[in-house]
Amino acid sequence: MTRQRQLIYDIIMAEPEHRTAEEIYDLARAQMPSLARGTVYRNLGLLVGEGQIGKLEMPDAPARYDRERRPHPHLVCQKCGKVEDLTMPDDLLRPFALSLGEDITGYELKLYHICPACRKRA
Amino acid sequence: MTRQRQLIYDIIMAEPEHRTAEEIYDLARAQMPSLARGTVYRNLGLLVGEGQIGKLEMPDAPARYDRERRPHPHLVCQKCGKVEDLTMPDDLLRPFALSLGEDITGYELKLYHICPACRKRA
DNA sequence: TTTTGTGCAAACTATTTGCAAACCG
DNA sequence: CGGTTTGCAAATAGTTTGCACAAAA
Repeated sequence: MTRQRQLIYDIIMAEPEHRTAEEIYDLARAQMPSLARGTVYRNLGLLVGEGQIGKLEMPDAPARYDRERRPHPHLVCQKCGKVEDLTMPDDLLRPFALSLGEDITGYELKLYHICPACRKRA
Repeated sequence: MTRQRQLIYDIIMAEPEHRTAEEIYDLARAQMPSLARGTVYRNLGLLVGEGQIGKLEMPDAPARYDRERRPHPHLVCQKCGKVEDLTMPDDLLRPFALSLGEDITGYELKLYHICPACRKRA
């Protein structure tokens, strides 16, 4: 675990925000100006691979990273892209998944809305 | 509605497959070799904008297009990317969405699995 | 004929990769 | 030391865009 990987990890863990790679890069460079963008992507990939953080692909926008690794749904603002974690009633999906008779290896649920901040602005 | 847009639309409507832009481009070129890749993207964007077709962003893979425009969940193979439409028990998500007290404008639900073909191969 | 869409190529965005030098154990 | 990781720059994948010309309304 290098200095740069620790820094990237700490930034993600520090807040519930779901940051993009670019945002993490900017935040990290405030503390380590020599940090390269490629290093951020490499370490994000590694952390995701190890299951230490989650990755959230966003439609028509850069991916975001999530400190909460347990699978859970997200509430996404369609205007600004801001993401909130949701807690899913534990077995809402289970009956549905089971009814498929398939081995479901994972799921991804996004609910879209316009966040209060964006609604006010309009 | 130009010849090229009609062709692209027909290809999507012809089968339940969820094709990528590139696949649609190849299929279309078989009938209209002069067709440009940019034209495919432009028209897919237009059709999506008009709500005539659906767009499905895929993790770490090109987007796929869906002839079924009503919102519905998808079953996605993690190996080959093949997508199937699912019919959602109509109000599985509704109570969940309502419990948020938010105006949910849409949702996206993907269930992941390894499709039979890929499982056999392994 | 006025608008709209096309083909082509170049541009762009997000991300990945090759490589020599720097770092960690 | 000896494998791992970095910084940098160039490469890539998917998609978008500017522009001169062609097709549609």
